[in-house]
Amino acid sequence: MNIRQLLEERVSRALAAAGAPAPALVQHAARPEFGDYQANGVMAAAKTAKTNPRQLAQAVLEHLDLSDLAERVEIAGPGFINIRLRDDWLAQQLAAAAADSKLGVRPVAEPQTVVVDYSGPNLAKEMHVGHLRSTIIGDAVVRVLEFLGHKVIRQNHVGDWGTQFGMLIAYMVRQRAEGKTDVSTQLADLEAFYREAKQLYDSDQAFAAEARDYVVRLQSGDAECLALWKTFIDESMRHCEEVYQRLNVTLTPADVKPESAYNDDLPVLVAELREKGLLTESEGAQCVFLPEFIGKDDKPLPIIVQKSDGGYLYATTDLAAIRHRVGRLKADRILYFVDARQSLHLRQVFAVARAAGWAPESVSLEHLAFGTMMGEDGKPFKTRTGGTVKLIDLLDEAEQRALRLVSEKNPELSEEQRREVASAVGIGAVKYADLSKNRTSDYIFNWDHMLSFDGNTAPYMQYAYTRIRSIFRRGELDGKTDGSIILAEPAERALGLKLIQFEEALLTVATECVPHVLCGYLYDLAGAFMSFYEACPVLKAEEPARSSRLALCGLTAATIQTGLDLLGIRVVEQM
RNA sequence: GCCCUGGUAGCUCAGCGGAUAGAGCAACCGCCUCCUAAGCGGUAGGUCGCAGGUUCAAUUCCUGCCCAGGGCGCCA
Repeated sequence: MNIRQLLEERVSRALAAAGAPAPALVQHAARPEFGDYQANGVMAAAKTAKTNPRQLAQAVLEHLDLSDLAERVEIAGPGFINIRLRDDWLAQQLAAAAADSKLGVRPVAEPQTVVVDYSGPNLAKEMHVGHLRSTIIGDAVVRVLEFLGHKVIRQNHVGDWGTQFGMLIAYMVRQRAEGKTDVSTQLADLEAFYREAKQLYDSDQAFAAEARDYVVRLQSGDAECLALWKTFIDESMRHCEEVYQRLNVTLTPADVKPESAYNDDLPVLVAELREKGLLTESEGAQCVFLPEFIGKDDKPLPIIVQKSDGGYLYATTDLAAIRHRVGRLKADRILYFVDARQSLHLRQVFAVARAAGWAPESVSLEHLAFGTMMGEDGKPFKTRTGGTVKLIDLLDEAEQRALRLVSEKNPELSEEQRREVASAVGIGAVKYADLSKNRTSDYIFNWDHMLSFDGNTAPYMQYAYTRIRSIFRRGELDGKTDGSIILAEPAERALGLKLIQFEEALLTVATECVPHVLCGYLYDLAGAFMSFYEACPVLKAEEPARSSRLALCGLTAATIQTGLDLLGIRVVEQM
């Protein structure tokens, strides 16, 4: 049920009937005394129609019959229309939601095929905190889109190709020459492996030459070299899988579409650009010049698709990916959860894809950018030793802190239960810290903020859930309720209204790719429940309030669980 | 130089054309013989970077400026 949309349609129709067709601009009421929803469109419509806004509002009311669902519709201030819903109507909607496996959320009328490009780690290194946002935010949006009935195709565009792999293979060969043949052991700490290889590359001329030789052999398809490369990639992918599982992210090996998968497309793609007359040679490189991109000194800015030495670049691969996603995967919409620093690059890639006809205007190309991870000093983030914080270390730390906390708060729980809580709470806190922010600007890495368990954090919602489960456990009830819902107390009504607004929040998340809106919704919902919990006894209440409250509890638990699941955050029965 | 972002309470952040700008943390005051106090209720805290403009209405849109971060030809 989407009340906002329903009211938007009804009020808009009334505006048209009153002779001033305009959007109703229905939104949640700014203050409780204004009701539940307010329509702001009358003032603007009156302006256009050159009439008095309050008079127009009056005319709108004459064409607006909301008596089936609203108990009060009134004009306020300069021309607002305030709407208060009927308690019995709300209760009906809640009962319907409680009986529905999707909690009353209807599938979208026009499902789309949405390709979502997210996570995309570079396999030359280990996943670090900088990969967190893309992975988590992308995954949350993916889950919401699927929940609403869209067809989602995940694309993990991992970096598995490029010059650095020559260096890594060369180093692997050296290690083997020294008798270290167990790949898993060698690559247990990928970050260290990369660092050592790089150090050798920078200091040892002979090694650097070997590395360059391996790049050439790799690109020419040398079988032995490819086998070594594959060994490395497989091991590195295993590291990623481990992180994905720990993070409770839905990406699987089947979603991996690495850069190297497009290798054969690259010459074809360049040839197509040439045929379409888009290619220009500049200083030996194959470039596309588009009028909207101007560089320094007003000179046209090239998008280089092939280097003067014949090599291809990541722009070329990204173009091949668009071509594949539109042509083969039939995408209606392609979402990129990629660092803001790549904003110009993606704008260029999108523009070339449009110009070449690979992405028609009907396909939406969206860069959902986010900022760079910074240190406390506001400079790009590094640990004391100058390295990056590995994602796996962050998750370990989170679980350790959560374990300490749960052991202190609830020592009665078994060791196994406490570990389970620590995992759900620790990982949930890390994810929520990122998901709850809409920042496109840079953000500062801070252990304490990221691992905070107080206030507007995942544990708050998880705790609300356990309180509800505890009620059902105490009452020896299975969580299923059938009683009708009665909204008598203000806290019951506030909770009920919030519950019925789940679909509104999900639609915003899906259209704008903003999981923080779902976080905000769940926080409000959990807050409404906490107030209800304090104000309204459940098990000790007289019938029919008892059954009604149990039903509200049941729907709240289901909504929190579903909402958190859409964010990739788990719930626990006790904490 | 040009182009992106961002600047809201001491700190971290919501709100982005509408009625008295909201949370969390930190501070202060209350609330556990009562379904888990990882909680609830309350107090205090703001020239929404600055200056113009558009509008019935601007934190929200436009212009200029200041500050911070990022990007701008063969790395990804």
